[in-house]
Amino acid sequence: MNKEDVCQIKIINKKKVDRVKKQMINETTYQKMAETFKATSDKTRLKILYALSKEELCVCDLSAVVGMSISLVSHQLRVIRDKKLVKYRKEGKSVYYSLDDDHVVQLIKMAYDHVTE
Amino acid sequence: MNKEDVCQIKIINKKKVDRVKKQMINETTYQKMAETFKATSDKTRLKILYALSKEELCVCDLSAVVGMSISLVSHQLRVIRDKKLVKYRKEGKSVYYSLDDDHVVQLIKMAYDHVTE
DNA sequence: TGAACATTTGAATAAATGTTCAAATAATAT
DNA sequence: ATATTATTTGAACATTTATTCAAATGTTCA
Repeated sequence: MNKEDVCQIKIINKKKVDRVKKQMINETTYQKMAETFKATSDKTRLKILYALSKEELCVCDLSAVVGMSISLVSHQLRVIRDKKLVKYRKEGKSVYYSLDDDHVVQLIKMAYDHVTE
Repeated sequence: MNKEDVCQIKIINKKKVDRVKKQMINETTYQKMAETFKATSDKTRLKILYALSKEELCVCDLSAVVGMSISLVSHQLRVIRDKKLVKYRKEGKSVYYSLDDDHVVQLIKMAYDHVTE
């Protein structure tokens, strides 16, 4: 009985495994990438992001565009704000949100292409 | 009391709302896009996708590369397989997985850029 | 045929998530 | 100050999700 058996992992092509293993990046980077995708992986948030890709909007107008409650929109804005997908500015009583950078636009476009081809 | 009050949605800039609303795409497209992102929004699956972006791998070698049980890898492969992110071919007792198309590589690269800048 | 191996599947559980409602801030105007 | 409006926050709930373990397919080879 060897190590592989103990941890229940068997290897067919050790050379290949080592080669790919060497190219893997660090744990926290996967985690952060996963969190970025998580922020875009909900229908409500995607709608919000899509709307903001067209124009800067305040929370209540945004909620009118996507047809969902202000509370829900605000909650979801927080999620995408935390992941640096949107930025905001305050103007009087209103808060105006917009996409943070071009990455987000491209991400959305890529997913769109993937599902509509 | 008007319609806006009843459905609890208030509008500040009606023109803007209508303009953006007109540009929104259909419901099912958001849903599908969200599902694509969902498939990439987990650390385990991202690791799998990243490994496969380097080389085609069978399930047990893949599980060795990412350091997780074969059962878990198989469960997660199913998720990304259903979303057409990976394809596979059978060879003897083994099943070899690889990325389905270039979209996936680009998606991963984009998320990587977003978190490492 | 039966044994050994690679992968998939199903059930069970714990943890995470989306949504709603009500209450709390924050900013403006009367 | 008080009232009104815009947004955020917190608690509660139902639903979804990731992971584990054990069992079930398939496939090859003796």
